Amino acid sequence: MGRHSNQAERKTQIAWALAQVMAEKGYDRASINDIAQVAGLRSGLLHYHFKNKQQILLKLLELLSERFAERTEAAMQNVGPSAKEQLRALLKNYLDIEENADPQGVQLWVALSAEAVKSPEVRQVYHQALEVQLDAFRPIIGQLAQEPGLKMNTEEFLALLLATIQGFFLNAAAAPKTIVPGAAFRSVLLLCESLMVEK
Amino acid sequence: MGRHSNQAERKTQIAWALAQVMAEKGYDRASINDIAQVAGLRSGLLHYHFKNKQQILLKLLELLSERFAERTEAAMQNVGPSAKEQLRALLKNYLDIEENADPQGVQLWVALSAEAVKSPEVRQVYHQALEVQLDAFRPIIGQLAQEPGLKMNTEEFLALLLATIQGFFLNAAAAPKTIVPGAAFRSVLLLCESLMVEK
Amino acid sequence: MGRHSNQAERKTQIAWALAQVMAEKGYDRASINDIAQVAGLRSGLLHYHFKNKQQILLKLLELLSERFAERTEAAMQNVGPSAKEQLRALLKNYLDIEENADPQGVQLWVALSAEAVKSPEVRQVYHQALEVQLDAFRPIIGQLAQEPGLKMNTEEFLALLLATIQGFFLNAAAAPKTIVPGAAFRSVLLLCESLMVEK
Amino acid sequence: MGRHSNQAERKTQIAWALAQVMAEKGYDRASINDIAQVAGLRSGLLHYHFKNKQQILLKLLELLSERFAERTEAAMQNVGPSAKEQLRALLKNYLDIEENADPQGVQLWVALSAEAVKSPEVRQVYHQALEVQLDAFRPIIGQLAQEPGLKMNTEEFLALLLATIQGFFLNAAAAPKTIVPGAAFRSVLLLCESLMVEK
DNA sequence: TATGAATGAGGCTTCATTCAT
DNA sequence: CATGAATGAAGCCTCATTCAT
Repeated sequence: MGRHSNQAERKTQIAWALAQVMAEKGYDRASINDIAQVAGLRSGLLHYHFKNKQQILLKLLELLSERFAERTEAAMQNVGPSAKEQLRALLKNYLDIEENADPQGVQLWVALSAEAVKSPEVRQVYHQALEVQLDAFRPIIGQLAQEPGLKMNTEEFLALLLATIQGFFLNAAAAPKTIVPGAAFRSVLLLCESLMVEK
Repeated sequence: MGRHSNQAERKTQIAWALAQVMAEKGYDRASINDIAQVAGLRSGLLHYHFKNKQQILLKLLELLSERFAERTEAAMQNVGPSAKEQLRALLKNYLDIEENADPQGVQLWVALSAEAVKSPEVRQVYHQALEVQLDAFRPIIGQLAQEPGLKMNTEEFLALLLATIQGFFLNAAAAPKTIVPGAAFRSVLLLCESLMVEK
Repeated sequence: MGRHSNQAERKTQIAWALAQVMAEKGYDRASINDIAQVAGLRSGLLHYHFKNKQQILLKLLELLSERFAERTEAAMQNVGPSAKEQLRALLKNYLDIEENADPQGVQLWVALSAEAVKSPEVRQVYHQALEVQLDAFRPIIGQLAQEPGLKMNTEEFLALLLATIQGFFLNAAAAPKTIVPGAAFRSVLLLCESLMVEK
Repeated sequence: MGRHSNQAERKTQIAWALAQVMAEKGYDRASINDIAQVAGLRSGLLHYHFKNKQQILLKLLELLSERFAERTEAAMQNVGPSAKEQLRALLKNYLDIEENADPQGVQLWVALSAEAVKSPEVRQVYHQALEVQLDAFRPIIGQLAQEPGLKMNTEEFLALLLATIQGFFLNAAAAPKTIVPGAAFRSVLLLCESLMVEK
């Protein structure tokens, strides 16, 4: 009847600590010691819970996906059945992160993206996380696409939307001077409307 | 008397070598030794020409800006005075890099962006490089914005355009599966048209 | 649970190893590898216990101060209450190091002094170490100064005494040919007596 | 009828440049480049004039000896034949350097001494330089020693005097807080008088 | 589980010295 | 004489990972 395992919590704790350090320094410069310190643990323990540093990163991506799903669900509460309203709610959920609240979150995401470029393993999980996000948009866009006048198919539209959002994130972190506060949400919304409206 | 300087060539040579390594490994994992090897030089020499690793990165950004300006100029040769045609030519120049030719270039750019997030010094020069690119678009967009029906001002439009392009770049490198080949150019063009056309 | 710390011993061990190497080569040429080798450790470990090389030096100064205090206390055992006898004992404790026993100690001290010239941080701790030594002399000199005939005040006398001792140390290490064995102790004692005696 | 050699001037120029850098950084951290920069030359040239870095140091010691001799001679102009006055003039010439004018000179001297501890070659030349200085004192002390009442022989007195002066120099550079401005000259003078006066 | 010591590889940088021009 | 490129060794330090306790 020994102690019950705390592996799950510890792993989560460590992964979120990585998130913090990574937002500031990126993956490579986030040392095991940094992470441990932020987590309030000793560095030796991290390799007890994770085989190596990369595993922490993968766990983090997993957590981020989960959190995004939860937030999306919450954001869609109390939103009517209209596709346009749903799209609006979804975008707001996204782009508020960038504009108002969470520079750390944005920087973290860019750091993760940069890591995905380099490592196939990270890329795969990163892609899954993106798919989770696309899955939230897909039915809405699909529905809107049935209206006459949309000039591209659902997947292309999704790709454009994703690129635009990611681009705003990237620029918010890497070139903040190019960002007009509040404009990202407005612009993307306008973009969607323009593309979906028949002339 | 004395020996004539080859600093200019050497510096260029070294910076492009960094570009190659960085495209593959990112900045942190691009070791001085890697760079030297790619450049065909001994590693000690790199610190004769550059005070430290970061200076090579800054030189590289400078070179990229120059190259972009040259390419833009070339792309605008033989393009009529119509703003729409010019925009089309400019975008083609951009997005062809992403889709057809140069995965390395895209990966490099993402790596640079990630570095700009972390380092204020890099960020500043990175931003200058972006401005050079925006300067190519600004007059064209400005001209189009005078047509009735554009739903945002020039700077917001530029920010949106920049974000979208950067987003496509990022995704091409970090999440290639989300990319529909050839669609980026088509989508951005459509986006521009939709936004600028009165209903 | 866990492992018990050996930081204290290790740090001491490393600092004394620095002392050995430094006596021979000075601080700059005392490489981390040299120190590790003398300590019987792997070089990586030194940076586990010390943030950088300078911290080892500061630790060493601390140890030397402690050791001096202990030795002084031991030397003052069984010495009568007469100020002159006490002074004699104190000086003997000092200048024997120079003349008989410990060329290494003298060389080390000169190397430390040279480092104190260059580095403000070292200088500060070096000065503290000197103060510990002056504190041993101050009450004795103060007492003698009350006798009529002393031609300078306590602090000036202390400064002169310190300079003379330090100078003998320096010359013992840097210009041994100028040293007459055994004369230093005799000379300094004579100096003190002459200065304190009324004509 | 080619250009006449400038070896001699160049060597002097380089050695004095070393002096400047060394006063600030010590010998080890005085890089060839630093020296060249201070000398207003290019680094390659230094190894044309000197086989290696140590040779510059030896040249510098030579120059310092010469300069000391000149200054001594100048200081002894217009000083009467009295040994006491001569001693006073000599000491003043010395200790003014320390107290009023030339912290750089003092730091340089300490750096040289530290180097003499480590390197036999430097030690030898350093010792010669010291001898030049002792030679200035020797006849004066010798003369005074003939007066009844001096309690040590000439060589011991010289050693004591040298040590005291060197010690004041060392402390001025390494522990300036122990220095009472102006006291060094006064103290040493008093010391001499006390020792030479019969009770 | 947890701690903290230990390892070893690798990274950036400095620098005296050599050499072609 | 003079310049400046080039070399190569060495130095300090960081850090992921392993392991004894």
